[in-house]
Amino acid sequence: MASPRESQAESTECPTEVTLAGSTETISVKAESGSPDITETWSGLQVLYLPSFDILSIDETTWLGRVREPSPTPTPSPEVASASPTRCAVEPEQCPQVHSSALGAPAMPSGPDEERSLEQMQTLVVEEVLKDIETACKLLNITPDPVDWNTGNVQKWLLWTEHLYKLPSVGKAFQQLDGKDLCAMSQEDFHKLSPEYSGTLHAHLDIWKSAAWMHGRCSVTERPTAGGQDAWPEADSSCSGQPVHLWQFLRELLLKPHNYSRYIRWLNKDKGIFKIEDSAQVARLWGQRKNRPAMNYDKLSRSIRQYYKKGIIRKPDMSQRLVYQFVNQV
DNA sequence: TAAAAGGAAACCG
DNA sequence: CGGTTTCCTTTTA
Repeated sequence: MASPRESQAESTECPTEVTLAGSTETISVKAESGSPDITETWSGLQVLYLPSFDILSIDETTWLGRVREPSPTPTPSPEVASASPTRCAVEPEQCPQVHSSALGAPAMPSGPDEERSLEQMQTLVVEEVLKDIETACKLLNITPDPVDWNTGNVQKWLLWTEHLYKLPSVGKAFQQLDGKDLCAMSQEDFHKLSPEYSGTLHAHLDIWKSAAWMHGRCSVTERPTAGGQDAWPEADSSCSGQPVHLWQFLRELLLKPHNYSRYIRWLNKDKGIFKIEDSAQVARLWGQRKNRPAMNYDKLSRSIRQYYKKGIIRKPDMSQRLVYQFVNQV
């Protein structure tokens, strides 16, 4: 999890990071049940490093499902999202249930921030990734979670990966390995087995692992995948209609460093210590979520301080400005 | 000068 | 009623 790539994800300017490969080569895969073309998304993933699916939180995939445009191909230019005004009506911080204002008229032009559209784009891509993993699983008849794979499954997955990334056959080197072994491998381990393609393989596996981890984390009450459909249930943490608590909201932001590490991030995740890097922005997001346009850090911090008594959040031992700590481990 | 700390009261689902 | 939100004063770094 603490891969060196993480720093990359944190370096603020994301747009470059998400640049899709110019060549959108089409890999034709026979998907039995006439399922839609999944290929171009995968080609895009070659350059899209997702060390962990922190950028993915199910609530966003849910609302995204509604707002999505007909063309499934995620277009990487930041302008695209902001170019479509209809999208501005739905913000990630807002639950989809809020249809308060007339649907057609964008009553609240709260600023189609370009970060917002970036987020939307990211979640859009991620949604595709999840779908693609699901499709791949059906195609290959393997489970989404790499840990569960036997040696045969691993080989299938490798074949699939080679296919997607146009790699030569690398399966042999991994012949003895089952899913657990594979998941335990570091980047260096990959390098030993396949010096040339360790990066791609490891990254691709990372995506699957992250997706599986996410899946496990978000769907506590698992429906046993009846009928094979809904392999990725739209479990919903925050958009359940219940009032969101500030501490939950902060944790949500912290769980999506890909989107929000510029505003708030862990200093020590194990101890639950986090730092608000941009107090104004965090307050803005909170105000947005609670529909309190006048929210600011002064008020937000007052709310945080209310948690001191309740033992939800406290000031860390070495008190620093804008640094707080969740009392019970995350 | 921004942030921290809390009291007090209003607000709201 | 609980969980803030709003406003305010004082203290601290």
